[in-house]
Amino acid sequence: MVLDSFDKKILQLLQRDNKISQRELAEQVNLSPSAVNRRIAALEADGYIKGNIAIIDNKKLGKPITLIVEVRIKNKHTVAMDHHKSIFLSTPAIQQVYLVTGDFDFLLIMTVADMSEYEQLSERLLFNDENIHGFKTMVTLQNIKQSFDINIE
Amino acid sequence: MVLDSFDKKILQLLQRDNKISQRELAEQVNLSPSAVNRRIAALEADGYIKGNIAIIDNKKLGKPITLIVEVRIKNKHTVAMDHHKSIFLSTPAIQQVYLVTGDFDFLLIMTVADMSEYEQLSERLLFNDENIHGFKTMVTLQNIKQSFDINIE
DNA sequence: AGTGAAAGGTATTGGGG
DNA sequence: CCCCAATACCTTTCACT
Repeated sequence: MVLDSFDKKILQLLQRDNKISQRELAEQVNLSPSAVNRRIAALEADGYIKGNIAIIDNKKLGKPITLIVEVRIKNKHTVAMDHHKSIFLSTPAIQQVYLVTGDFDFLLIMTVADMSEYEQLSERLLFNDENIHGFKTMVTLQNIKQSFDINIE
Repeated sequence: MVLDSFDKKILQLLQRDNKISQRELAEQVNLSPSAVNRRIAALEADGYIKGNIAIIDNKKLGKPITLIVEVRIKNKHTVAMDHHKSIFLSTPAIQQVYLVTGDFDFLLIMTVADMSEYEQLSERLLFNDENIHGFKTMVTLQNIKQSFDINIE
């Protein structure tokens, strides 16, 4: 499947607002609603659209603090790394996990209610893990931009 | 406005999948569809729901590389910082911008097609800015988890 | 592949408790 | 603030170009 300019325009609009009706979408891309409907179905079937979500205000939901954690690992063999990944994946406070090259191995972005929640989490996830060589935590003062928008040409 | 357990359950479900119908939502929280409808409208009006978006596959859209950039700023006065923020905000390749405490000032997460795109961007955004003291770039090997899910108790 | 119309399903609104 | 019912709107399908 290769995307034409209609598909790209549709994706561009949906990644900004997926509540837009197919009828309005059709107007904006100059197609009929049924054509838009079929294209969206195809884009979802082929995995171009990975999910449809509501973005919730973390401050209003009692999780005002965003933390960035750089984690260094001792033994980087596959089994060990998979172990760390699955723990990070299953921890609800952790929103994002990146495996990176450079001075550290994992970058975590997490959201907590207060620093005591973070202390408990870091104790359980980081201090008490033999294979974690060290970690550095930074508190964010401001979440200036938070999106997964892709620049679709 | 204070959230009760119905609102929290609704938000919890919508942040996982906002395409779920209000009818199904109503079943899962044990309310009528109209009650769910009114609650969602109120949650949006009060800013608990900040947006509704489709998540697009960055690899399939020709942006397979995610980069993490730590930026250090020389002069951190308000005017200068606002300048940096607005530039980062208006750069489509930059998905996320955090203002942080610690060894550096901004953390950027960006998505590009290839390293030459990054070189062009870093030249324009980082090298050619007198007020940027330095920056460190890390390439992600794997985006293990990417969400904005909040742990709603 | 696209269109347009028909059918089916959801969202939304208003009356009543 | 809830439910139920009616209406309006949207999505989805189908026949045809």
